[in-house]
Amino acid sequence: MNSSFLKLINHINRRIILTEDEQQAIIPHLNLRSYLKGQYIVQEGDVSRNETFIVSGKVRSFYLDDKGNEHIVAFGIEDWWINDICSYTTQTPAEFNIQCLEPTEVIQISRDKMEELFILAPKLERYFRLIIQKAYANMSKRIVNNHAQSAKERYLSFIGTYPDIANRVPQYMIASYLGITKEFLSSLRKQIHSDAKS
Amino acid sequence: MNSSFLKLINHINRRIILTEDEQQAIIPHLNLRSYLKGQYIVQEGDVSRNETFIVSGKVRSFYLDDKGNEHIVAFGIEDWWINDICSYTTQTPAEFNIQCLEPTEVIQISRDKMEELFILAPKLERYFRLIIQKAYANMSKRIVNNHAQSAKERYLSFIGTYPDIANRVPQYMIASYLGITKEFLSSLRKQIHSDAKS
DNA sequence: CCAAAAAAATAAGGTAGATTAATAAAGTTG
DNA sequence: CAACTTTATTAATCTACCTTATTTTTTTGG
Repeated sequence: MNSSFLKLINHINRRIILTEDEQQAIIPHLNLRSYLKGQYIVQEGDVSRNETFIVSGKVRSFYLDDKGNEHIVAFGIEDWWINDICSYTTQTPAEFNIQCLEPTEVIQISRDKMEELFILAPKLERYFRLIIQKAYANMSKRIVNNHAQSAKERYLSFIGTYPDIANRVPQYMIASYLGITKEFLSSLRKQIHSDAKS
Repeated sequence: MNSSFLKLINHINRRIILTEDEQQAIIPHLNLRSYLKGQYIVQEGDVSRNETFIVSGKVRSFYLDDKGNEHIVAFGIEDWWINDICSYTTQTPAEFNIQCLEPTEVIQISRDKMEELFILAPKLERYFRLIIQKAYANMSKRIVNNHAQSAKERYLSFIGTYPDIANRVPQYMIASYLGITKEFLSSLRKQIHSDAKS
Protein backbone atom coordinates (compact mmCIF):
# COMPACT_ATOMS: atom_id res chain seq x y z
CA MET A 1 0.00 0.00 0.00
CA ASN A 2 1.07 3.57 -0.72
CA SER A 3 2.87 4.79 2.41
CA SER A 4 0.82 7.96 2.71
CA PHE A 5 -2.42 6.01 2.65
CA LEU A 6 -0.91 3.61 5.18
CA LYS A 7 -0.25 6.56 7.46
CA LEU A 8 -3.93 7.47 7.47
CA ILE A 9 -5.08 3.87 7.86
CA ASN A 10 -2.81 3.53 10.87
CA HIS A 11 -4.20 6.73 12.29
CA ILE A 12 -7.70 5.30 11.97
CA ASN A 13 -6.70 1.93 13.38
CA ARG A 14 -5.38 3.56 16.49
CA ARG A 15 -8.94 4.68 17.32
CA ILE A 16 -11.28 2.07 15.83
CA ILE A 17 -10.83 -1.45 14.45
CA LEU A 18 -11.06 -1.79 10.68
CA THR A 19 -11.24 -5.19 8.99
CA GLU A 20 -8.82 -5.91 6.18
CA ASP A 21 -11.72 -5.64 3.73
CA GLU A 22 -12.76 -2.26 5.07
CA GLN A 23 -9.22 -0.96 4.77
CA GLN A 24 -9.07 -2.05 1.15
CA ALA A 25 -12.44 -0.50 0.45
CA ILE A 26 -11.44 2.84 1.89
CA ILE A 27 -8.32 3.33 -0.21
CA PRO A 28 -10.02 4.13 -3.55
CA HIS A 29 -11.94 6.95 -1.88
CA LEU A 30 -8.74 8.73 -0.89
CA ASN A 31 -7.12 11.43 -2.92
CA LEU A 32 -3.45 12.22 -2.51
CA ARG A 33 -2.41 15.79 -3.21
CA SER A 34 0.66 17.99 -2.86
CA TYR A 35 0.77 21.71 -2.16
CA LEU A 36 3.68 24.13 -2.40
CA LYS A 37 4.62 26.52 0.34
CA GLY A 38 2.19 29.42 0.38
CA GLN A 39 -0.57 27.62 -1.48
CA TYR A 40 -4.10 27.53 -0.09
CA ILE A 41 -6.01 24.36 0.74
CA VAL A 42 -9.07 26.46 1.56
CA GLN A 43 -9.55 30.15 0.75
CA GLU A 44 -11.95 32.53 2.45
CA GLY A 45 -15.04 32.84 0.28
CA ASP A 46 -14.61 29.43 -1.38
CA VAL A 47 -16.62 26.44 -0.22
CA SER A 48 -14.57 23.71 1.46
CA ARG A 49 -15.30 20.56 -0.55
CA ASN A 50 -13.01 18.09 1.25
CA GLU A 51 -11.91 16.70 4.54
CA THR A 52 -8.11 17.03 4.61
CA PHE A 53 -5.57 14.89 6.46
CA ILE A 54 -1.98 16.16 6.63
CA VAL A 55 0.53 13.46 5.68
CA SER A 56 3.55 15.75 5.89
CA GLY A 57 4.23 19.46 6.03
CA LYS A 58 2.65 22.21 8.07
CA VAL A 59 -0.34 24.52 7.60
CA ARG A 60 -2.07 27.37 9.33
CA SER A 61 -5.72 28.26 9.50
CA PHE A 62 -6.35 31.99 9.80
CA TYR A 63 -9.03 34.63 9.71
CA LEU A 64 -8.78 38.12 8.21
CA ASP A 65 -10.63 40.76 10.22
CA ASP A 66 -12.21 43.98 8.90
CA LYS A 67 -8.95 45.87 9.29
CA GLY A 68 -7.06 43.22 7.32
CA ASN A 69 -5.30 41.75 10.34
CA GLU A 70 -4.58 38.04 10.32
CA HIS A 71 -5.67 35.94 13.28
CA ILE A 72 -4.31 32.42 13.39
CA VAL A 73 -6.97 30.00 14.64
CA ALA A 74 -4.89 26.84 14.44
CA PHE A 75 -1.76 25.24 13.12
CA GLY A 76 -1.90 21.84 11.48
CA ILE A 77 0.92 19.34 11.33
CA GLU A 78 1.58 15.75 10.30
CA ASP A 79 -1.21 13.34 11.27
CA TRP A 80 -3.79 16.08 11.89
CA TRP A 81 -7.06 16.72 10.13
CA ILE A 82 -7.59 20.35 9.15
CA ASN A 83 -10.63 22.05 7.64
CA ASP A 84 -13.07 24.92 7.84
CA ILE A 85 -15.65 22.61 9.34
CA CYS A 86 -18.43 25.14 9.19
CA SER A 87 -17.93 25.68 5.46
CA TYR A 88 -17.57 21.95 4.81
CA THR A 89 -20.66 20.82 6.69
CA THR A 90 -22.98 23.55 5.47
CA GLN A 91 -21.34 24.02 2.04
CA THR A 92 -21.25 27.77 2.55
CA PRO A 93 -18.31 30.10 1.81
CA ALA A 94 -15.38 29.62 4.15
CA GLU A 95 -14.54 32.30 6.71
CA PHE A 96 -11.11 30.88 7.34
CA ASN A 97 -8.10 30.42 5.09
CA ILE A 98 -5.99 27.29 5.27
CA GLN A 99 -2.52 27.88 3.90
CA CYS A 100 0.57 25.70 3.65
CA LEU A 101 3.61 26.96 5.54
CA GLU A 102 5.88 24.46 3.80
CA PRO A 103 5.52 21.94 0.99
CA THR A 104 2.66 19.83 2.26
CA GLU A 105 1.24 16.48 1.29
CA VAL A 106 -2.35 15.75 2.19
CA ILE A 107 -5.02 13.11 1.73
CA GLN A 108 -8.38 14.53 0.77
CA ILE A 109 -11.84 12.99 0.81
CA SER A 110 -14.65 14.81 -0.96
CA ARG A 111 -18.02 15.16 0.72
CA ASP A 112 -19.66 12.69 -1.66
CA LYS A 113 -16.92 10.13 -1.18
CA MET A 114 -17.19 10.66 2.55
CA GLU A 115 -20.88 9.80 2.51
CA GLU A 116 -20.07 6.64 0.54
CA LEU A 117 -17.43 5.80 3.12
CA PHE A 118 -19.83 6.23 6.01
CA ILE A 119 -22.21 3.74 4.36
CA LEU A 120 -19.37 1.36 3.57
CA ALA A 121 -17.92 1.50 7.08
CA PRO A 122 -20.23 3.21 9.56
CA LYS A 123 -17.50 2.86 12.19
CA LEU A 124 -15.87 5.83 10.53
CA GLU A 125 -18.55 8.04 12.01
CA ARG A 126 -17.13 7.09 15.38
CA TYR A 127 -13.57 7.76 14.24
CA PHE A 128 -14.43 11.26 13.14
CA ARG A 129 -16.50 11.83 16.26
CA LEU A 130 -13.50 10.93 18.41
CA ILE A 131 -11.20 13.17 16.38
CA ILE A 132 -13.46 16.18 16.66
CA GLN A 133 -14.20 15.55 20.32
CA LYS A 134 -10.50 15.77 21.03
CA ALA A 135 -10.20 18.96 19.02
CA TYR A 136 -13.19 20.43 20.85
CA ALA A 137 -11.72 19.61 24.27
CA ASN A 138 -8.48 21.33 23.26
CA MET A 139 -10.35 24.41 22.05
CA SER A 140 -12.23 24.63 25.37
CA LYS A 141 -9.00 24.56 27.31
CA ARG A 142 -7.57 27.19 25.01
CA ILE A 143 -10.51 29.52 25.65
CA VAL A 144 -9.98 29.16 29.38
CA ASN A 145 -6.23 29.58 29.22
CA ASN A 146 -6.60 32.73 27.14
CA HIS A 147 -8.55 34.17 30.05
CA ALA A 148 -6.73 32.61 32.99
CA GLN A 149 -3.13 33.02 31.85
CA SER A 150 -0.90 35.96 30.92
CA ALA A 151 0.61 36.19 27.45
CA LYS A 152 3.97 35.09 28.85
CA GLU A 153 2.46 31.98 30.43
CA ARG A 154 0.61 31.11 27.24
CA TYR A 155 3.78 31.50 25.18
CA LEU A 156 5.82 29.29 27.51
CA SER A 157 3.07 26.71 27.54
CA PHE A 158 2.85 26.81 23.73
CA ILE A 159 6.55 26.26 23.11
CA GLY A 160 6.49 23.49 25.72
CA THR A 161 3.55 21.70 24.12
CA TYR A 162 4.41 22.26 20.45
CA PRO A 163 8.20 22.69 20.25
CA ASP A 164 8.26 21.49 16.64
CA ILE A 165 5.76 24.15 15.57
CA ALA A 166 7.45 26.82 17.68
CA ASN A 167 10.81 26.13 16.02
CA ARG A 168 9.56 25.99 12.48
CA VAL A 169 7.10 28.84 12.01
CA PRO A 170 7.88 32.57 12.14
CA GLN A 171 7.40 34.26 15.49
CA TYR A 172 4.82 36.66 14.20
CA MET A 173 2.54 33.71 13.52
CA ILE A 174 2.97 32.40 17.04
CA ALA A 175 2.10 35.87 18.30
CA SER A 176 -1.01 35.86 16.15
CA TYR A 177 -1.99 32.40 17.42
CA LEU A 178 -1.56 33.58 21.02
CA GLY A 179 -3.55 36.73 20.34
CA ILE A 180 -0.74 39.23 20.92
CA THR A 181 1.35 41.46 18.64
CA LYS A 182 4.71 40.36 17.29
CA GLU A 183 6.37 43.31 19.02
CA PHE A 184 5.02 42.28 22.39
CA LEU A 185 6.06 38.66 21.85
CA SER A 186 9.52 39.90 20.99
CA SER A 187 9.73 41.77 24.29
CA LEU A 188 8.44 38.73 26.18
CA ARG A 189 11.18 36.60 24.63
CA LYS A 190 13.76 39.14 25.70
CA GLN A 191 12.44 38.94 29.28
CA ILE A 192 12.43 35.14 29.19
CA HIS A 193 16.02 35.01 27.96
CA SER A 194 17.28 37.42 30.58
CA ASP A 195 15.30 35.51 33.26
CA ALA A 196 17.06 32.34 32.16
CA LYS A 197 20.48 33.89 32.52
CA SER A 198 20.07 35.38 36.00
CA MET B 1 -44.16 9.17 25.47
CA ASN B 2 -42.81 11.29 28.33
CA SER B 3 -42.58 14.83 27.01
CA SER B 4 -38.96 15.30 28.08
CA PHE B 5 -37.91 12.19 26.22
CA LEU B 6 -39.90 13.39 23.25
CA LYS B 7 -37.94 16.61 23.30
CA LEU B 8 -34.69 14.71 22.94
CA ILE B 9 -36.06 12.36 20.29
CA ASN B 10 -37.20 15.38 18.29
CA HIS B 11 -33.78 16.92 18.66
CA ILE B 12 -32.23 13.76 17.25
CA ASN B 13 -34.78 13.49 14.46
CA ARG B 14 -33.93 16.95 13.28
CA ARG B 15 -30.42 15.68 12.41
CA ILE B 16 -30.77 12.01 11.52
CA ILE B 17 -33.70 9.73 10.69
CA LEU B 18 -34.67 7.23 13.36
CA THR B 19 -37.14 4.42 12.72
CA GLU B 20 -40.06 4.00 15.11
CA ASP B 21 -38.36 0.89 16.49
CA GLU B 22 -35.13 2.69 17.09
CA GLN B 23 -36.92 5.47 18.93
CA GLN B 24 -38.63 2.96 21.19
CA ALA B 25 -35.35 1.16 21.80
CA ILE B 26 -33.57 4.33 22.82
CA ILE B 27 -36.05 5.39 25.52
CA PRO B 28 -35.12 2.79 28.18
CA HIS B 29 -31.50 3.96 28.01
CA LEU B 30 -32.42 7.49 29.02
CA ASN B 31 -32.37 8.75 32.56
CA LEU B 32 -34.42 11.75 33.58
CA ARG B 33 -33.06 13.82 36.42
CA SER B 34 -33.79 17.12 38.17
CA TYR B 35 -31.31 19.49 39.77
CA LEU B 36 -31.92 22.45 42.06
CA LYS B 37 -30.38 25.86 41.50
CA GLY B 38 -26.74 25.77 42.55
CA GLN B 39 -26.34 22.01 42.29
CA TYR B 40 -23.52 20.49 40.30
CA ILE B 41 -23.96 18.12 37.37
CA VAL B 42 -20.19 17.69 37.17
CA GLN B 43 -17.68 18.79 39.81
CA GLU B 44 -14.00 19.42 39.28
CA GLY B 45 -12.09 16.36 40.41
CA ASP B 46 -14.97 13.94 39.84
CA VAL B 47 -15.17 11.80 36.73
CA SER B 48 -18.00 12.69 34.34
CA ARG B 49 -19.98 9.47 33.93
CA ASN B 50 -22.79 10.73 31.67
CA GLU B 51 -23.69 12.61 28.57
CA THR B 52 -26.20 15.27 29.64
CA PHE B 53 -28.97 16.86 27.58
CA ILE B 54 -30.72 19.92 29.02
CA VAL B 55 -34.50 19.63 28.84
CA SER B 56 -35.17 22.85 30.72
CA GLY B 57 -33.24 25.24 32.92
CA LYS B 58 -29.83 26.79 32.52
CA VAL B 59 -26.29 25.78 33.47
CA ARG B 60 -22.78 27.13 33.33
CA SER B 61 -19.51 25.31 32.82
CA PHE B 62 -16.58 26.99 34.55
CA TYR B 63 -12.97 26.53 35.49
CA LEU B 64 -11.27 27.61 38.73
CA ASP B 65 -7.74 28.90 38.22
CA ASP B 66 -4.83 28.77 40.72
CA LYS B 67 -5.90 32.07 42.28
CA GLY B 68 -9.44 30.79 42.75
CA ASN B 69 -10.93 32.91 39.99
CA GLU B 70 -13.85 31.49 38.06
CA HIS B 71 -13.69 31.40 34.27
CA ILE B 72 -16.92 30.55 32.51
CA VAL B 73 -16.25 28.34 29.50
CA ALA B 74 -19.82 27.97 28.34
CA PHE B 75 -23.45 28.40 29.22
CA GLY B 76 -25.93 25.64 28.53
CA ILE B 77 -29.62 26.09 27.89
CA GLU B 78 -32.65 24.09 26.79
CA ASP B 79 -31.95 21.63 23.98
CA TRP B 80 -28.17 21.72 24.43
CA TRP B 81 -25.82 18.94 25.37
CA ILE B 82 -23.34 19.88 28.10
CA ASN B 83 -20.41 17.94 29.52
CA ASP B 84 -16.74 17.93 30.41
CA ILE B 85 -15.98 15.95 27.29
CA CYS B 86 -12.36 15.34 28.18
CA SER B 87 -13.31 13.81 31.53
CA TYR B 88 -16.13 11.79 29.98
CA THR B 89 -14.13 10.29 27.11
CA THR B 90 -11.01 9.49 29.07
CA GLN B 91 -12.74 8.84 32.43
CA THR B 92 -10.29 11.09 34.21
CA PRO B 93 -11.09 13.74 36.85
CA ALA B 94 -12.95 16.73 35.43
CA GLU B 95 -11.20 20.08 35.16
CA PHE B 96 -14.46 21.94 34.68
CA ASN B 97 -17.49 22.36 36.92
CA ILE B 98 -20.98 22.22 35.51
CA GLN B 99 -23.46 23.96 37.77
CA CYS B 100 -27.16 24.71 37.48
CA LEU B 101 -28.09 28.39 37.45
CA GLU B 102 -31.76 27.58 37.93
CA PRO B 103 -33.83 24.46 38.59
CA THR B 104 -32.79 22.27 35.69
CA GLU B 105 -34.15 19.10 34.20
CA VAL B 106 -31.80 16.92 32.18
CA ILE B 107 -31.67 13.61 30.39
CA GLN B 108 -28.54 11.62 31.13
CA ILE B 109 -27.02 8.63 29.40
CA SER B 110 -24.25 6.74 31.13
CA ARG B 111 -21.17 5.70 29.20
CA ASP B 112 -22.16 2.03 29.23
CA LYS B 113 -25.68 2.78 28.07
CA MET B 114 -24.22 4.99 25.39
CA GLU B 115 -22.10 2.14 24.03
CA GLU B 116 -25.19 -0.06 23.95
CA LEU B 117 -27.04 2.67 22.10
CA PHE B 118 -24.30 2.99 19.50
CA ILE B 119 -24.59 -0.75 18.80
CA LEU B 120 -28.37 -0.57 18.74
CA ALA B 121 -28.45 2.46 16.42
CA PRO B 122 -25.07 3.24 14.88
CA LYS B 123 -26.64 6.32 13.30
CA LEU B 124 -26.34 7.93 16.70
CA GLU B 125 -22.60 8.18 16.14
CA ARG B 126 -23.44 10.53 13.32
CA TYR B 127 -25.86 12.51 15.46
CA PHE B 128 -23.24 13.10 18.12
CA ARG B 129 -20.61 13.85 15.50
CA LEU B 130 -22.85 16.55 14.04
CA ILE B 131 -23.56 18.01 17.47
CA ILE B 132 -19.93 18.25 18.42
CA GLN B 133 -18.89 19.56 15.01
CA LYS B 134 -21.26 22.45 15.47
CA ALA B 135 -19.92 23.13 18.94
CA TYR B 136 -16.36 22.99 17.62
CA ALA B 137 -17.13 25.47 14.83
CA ASN B 138 -18.62 27.86 17.39
CA MET B 139 -15.57 27.53 19.63
CA SER B 140 -13.25 28.34 16.72
CA LYS B 141 -15.18 31.49 15.95
CA ARG B 142 -15.10 32.44 19.61
CA ILE B 143 -11.31 32.09 19.72
CA VAL B 144 -11.01 34.39 16.73
CA ASN B 145 -13.50 36.92 18.02
CA ASN B 146 -11.73 37.10 21.35
CA HIS B 147 -8.67 38.23 19.42
CA ALA B 148 -10.28 40.30 16.68
CA GLN B 149 -12.89 42.19 18.68
CA SER B 150 -12.84 44.57 21.63
CA ALA B 151 -14.63 43.68 24.86
CA LYS B 152 -17.42 46.07 23.93
CA GLU B 153 -17.96 44.45 20.56
CA ARG B 154 -17.95 40.98 22.13
CA TYR B 155 -20.50 42.04 24.72
CA LEU B 156 -22.84 43.55 22.15
CA SER B 157 -22.51 40.50 19.97
CA PHE B 158 -23.21 38.23 22.95
CA ILE B 159 -26.39 39.98 24.03
CA GLY B 160 -27.50 40.03 20.39
CA THR B 161 -26.91 36.30 19.91
CA TYR B 162 -28.07 35.05 23.31
CA PRO B 163 -30.58 37.60 24.65
CA ASP B 164 -32.28 34.96 26.81
CA ILE B 165 -29.00 34.09 28.55
CA ALA B 166 -28.01 37.75 28.84
CA ASN B 167 -31.28 38.60 30.56
CA ARG B 168 -31.34 35.70 32.96
CA VAL B 169 -27.82 35.30 34.34
CA PRO B 170 -25.95 37.77 36.57
CA GLN B 171 -23.71 40.24 34.78
CA TYR B 172 -20.59 39.07 36.52
CA MET B 173 -21.01 35.71 34.80
CA ILE B 174 -21.31 37.32 31.41
CA ALA B 175 -18.14 39.25 32.21
CA SER B 176 -16.42 36.01 33.12
CA TYR B 177 -17.63 34.36 29.90
CA LEU B 178 -16.31 37.28 27.87
CA GLY B 179 -12.99 37.23 29.71
CA ILE B 180 -13.27 40.63 31.39
CA THR B 181 -13.89 41.82 34.94
CA LYS B 182 -17.38 42.64 36.20
CA GLU B 183 -16.25 46.21 36.93
CA PHE B 184 -15.14 46.74 33.37
CA LEU B 185 -18.34 45.26 31.98
CA SER B 186 -20.26 47.64 34.21
CA SER B 187 -18.40 50.60 32.73
CA LEU B 188 -18.97 49.29 29.19
CA ARG B 189 -22.70 49.09 29.87
CA LYS B 190 -22.67 52.66 31.10
CA GLN B 191 -20.96 53.74 27.87
CA ILE B 192 -23.44 51.77 25.79
CA HIS B 193 -26.45 53.30 27.55
CA SER B 194 -25.17 56.86 27.16
CA ASP B 195 -24.31 56.13 23.49
CA ALA B 196 -27.90 55.01 22.99
CA LYS B 197 -29.34 58.22 24.46
CA SER B 198 -27.26 60.73 22.50
C1' DC C 1 27.16 35.64 -3.46
C1' DC C 2 24.78 39.71 -3.51
C1' DA C 3 20.35 42.42 -3.52
C1' DA C 4 15.86 42.56 -2.03
C1' DA C 5 12.41 41.02 0.94
C1' DA C 6 10.84 39.10 5.09
C1' DA C 7 11.28 38.63 9.90
C1' DA C 8 12.82 40.18 14.39
C1' DA C 9 14.34 43.49 17.77
C1' DT C 10 14.16 47.93 20.10
C1' DA C 11 12.11 51.90 22.05
C1' DA C 12 8.78 55.65 23.16
C1' DG C 13 4.29 56.77 24.02
C1' DG C 14 -0.67 55.38 24.40
C1' DT C 15 -4.89 52.75 25.81
C1' DA C 16 -7.94 48.88 26.96
C1' DG C 17 -8.86 46.64 30.62
C1' DA C 18 -7.31 45.16 35.68
C1' DT C 19 -7.16 46.15 40.57
C1' DT C 20 -8.69 47.98 44.75
C1' DA C 21 -11.93 49.93 47.58
C1' DA C 22 -16.04 52.04 48.75
C1' DT C 23 -21.02 52.58 47.96
C1' DA C 24 -25.47 51.53 46.24
C1' DA C 25 -28.95 48.65 44.66
C1' DA C 26 -31.39 44.41 44.35
C1' DG C 27 -32.66 39.74 46.03
C1' DT C 28 -33.40 36.54 49.57
C1' DT C 29 -34.92 34.81 53.95
C1' DG C 30 -36.64 34.51 58.68
C1' DC D 1 -40.38 44.30 56.42
C1' DA D 2 -35.92 44.27 58.55
C1' DA D 3 -31.46 42.01 58.36
C1' DC D 4 -28.43 39.89 55.49
C1' DT D 5 -26.38 38.41 51.21
C1' DT D 6 -25.60 38.89 46.58
C1' DT D 7 -25.01 41.75 42.66
C1' DA D 8 -23.97 46.09 40.39
C1' DT D 9 -21.97 50.79 40.11
C1' DT D 10 -18.48 54.21 40.49
C1' DA D 11 -14.02 56.11 40.62
C1' DA D 12 -9.00 56.36 41.15
C1' DT D 13 -4.85 54.18 40.19
C1' DC D 14 -2.11 50.86 37.75
C1' DT D 15 -0.24 47.63 34.17
C1' DA D 16 -0.24 44.38 30.42
C1' DC D 17 -0.28 44.87 26.07
C1' DC D 18 -0.87 47.90 21.67
C1' DT D 19 0.73 51.36 18.21
C1' DT D 20 3.93 53.54 15.55
C1' DA D 21 8.36 54.10 13.88
C1' DT D 22 13.15 52.88 13.22
C1' DT D 23 16.92 49.64 12.99
C1' DT D 24 18.97 45.13 12.74
C1' DT D 25 19.01 40.41 11.45
C1' DT D 26 17.71 36.55 8.71
C1' DT D 27 15.92 34.46 4.64
C1' DT D 28 15.12 34.15 -0.18
C1' DG D 29 16.03 33.84 -4.84
C1' DG D 30 18.25 35.41 -9.15
